[in-house]
Amino acid sequence: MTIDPTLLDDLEWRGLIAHSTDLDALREALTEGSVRFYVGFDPTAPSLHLGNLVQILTARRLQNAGHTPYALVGGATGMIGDPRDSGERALNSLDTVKDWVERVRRQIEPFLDFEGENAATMVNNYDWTASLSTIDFLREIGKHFPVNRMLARDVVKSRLEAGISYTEFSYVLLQSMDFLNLYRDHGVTLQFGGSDQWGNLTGGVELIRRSDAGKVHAFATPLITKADGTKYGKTEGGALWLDPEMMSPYAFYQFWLNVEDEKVGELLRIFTFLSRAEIEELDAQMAEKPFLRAGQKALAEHVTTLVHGAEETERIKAASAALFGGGDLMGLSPDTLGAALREAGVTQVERADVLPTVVDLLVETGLSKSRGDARRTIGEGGAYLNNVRVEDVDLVPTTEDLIGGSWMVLRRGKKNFAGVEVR
RNA sequence: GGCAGGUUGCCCGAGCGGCCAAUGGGAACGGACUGUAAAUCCGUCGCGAAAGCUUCGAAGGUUCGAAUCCUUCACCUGCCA
Repeated sequence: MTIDPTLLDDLEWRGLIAHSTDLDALREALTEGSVRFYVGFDPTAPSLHLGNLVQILTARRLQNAGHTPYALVGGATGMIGDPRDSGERALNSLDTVKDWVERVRRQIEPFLDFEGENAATMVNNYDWTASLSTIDFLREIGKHFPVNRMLARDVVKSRLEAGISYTEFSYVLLQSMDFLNLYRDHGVTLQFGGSDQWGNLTGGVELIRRSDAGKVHAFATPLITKADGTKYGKTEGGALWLDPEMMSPYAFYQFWLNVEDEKVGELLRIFTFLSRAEIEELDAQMAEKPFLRAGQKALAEHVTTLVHGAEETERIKAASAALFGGGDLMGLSPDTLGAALREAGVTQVERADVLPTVVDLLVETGLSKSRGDARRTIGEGGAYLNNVRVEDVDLVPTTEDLIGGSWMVLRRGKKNFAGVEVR
């Protein structure tokens, strides 16, 4: 396996290094040979999300450059809970955590290469944490953690007022111990994670130095935020999940396509494997003709392909073109339309003499959360049947409205589509 | 264990016996403008077509009437043991 010596420069150019231990030392290590590195994922939900994808892709970049990944799922740390500003987490049961560990593992695997000289390895910290005795833990790990230092960490400080359990307070010890174990047993000398993990990352670096006099490296990737600095999260309903069951690939694609201009360049660097030249070309196009949204299109296409595959992405692109094309929907063939709507989401309705009202259809398709909400939307002029604004709150579609004899396109607002199939 | 304070809608946070479905801010949603962008402006934001119904940690109670008063319970914070 050949080592790509430009890796670190590339990571820096992409803005992937928000914090790091001694960069020069890391650069040296990364050019000398294949570095064994690890990145951890806690099972806090049934699926990973946008933030985790940064880590997954960064791991892939390192592996592409010749380094050796250890992907860790937090079967143990997921039982404890990493402290966060919003307050104490509810503990999940062992069964739940085990289930989520499996799901998370399956989500990570396709992104790494498990063959070859620098093959990836999956590890679970439950394997070395569950059987550890309290006495060993306190003597061998705890002894290296000065409480005054732990209290000085930002997350902890911010929680002192509202309260933080000993459980979460101890989290950093477990993650640090992970690094120590991987260092000892597998020769892992680099850990990275999100910038919110910086305290945990340096915890491990320090533990290895104190207990084994070892010198290891760590860096943190930046937090992904919107242009105004707030979190991405709530787009139509919930976080940006990678699991197609939790967020449809269509919605996922739409998210990227709708990214603010100011963020496109940054996101292309972080979330795609496009080259520097290709990205700078897109930057130039964006600067010149922002309305063409070349950056958003490339971003949406590349990221969706990475996560959901090329075939699915093609279907989504075709669906988006059909739905947003602005053309007359009646002119589309039922096959094209049906395929497009299946990407956006379809609700089936029994064929009957009288079709359900638009209000009921809005609720059934999930575009509105209650009938009152649906009526309100229509009153606000935000509901469309086959791309024609619905003016009458009590409108009942007729067979005249069925495209190709069985389809209706329902829309809420500018970009929330749902299909209704009558059969 | 004692004392004090707290628990309000997605989040923060007013309200402290009737005018409260509950001020305000944020988020979210719809419209206008655009480029399926941002910013801005306007509107909406418990359920219900309405009458009305169900909400203010939980359960009881006082009252014509409670988010507001009383009792018990749960949880959180602080001070003292």
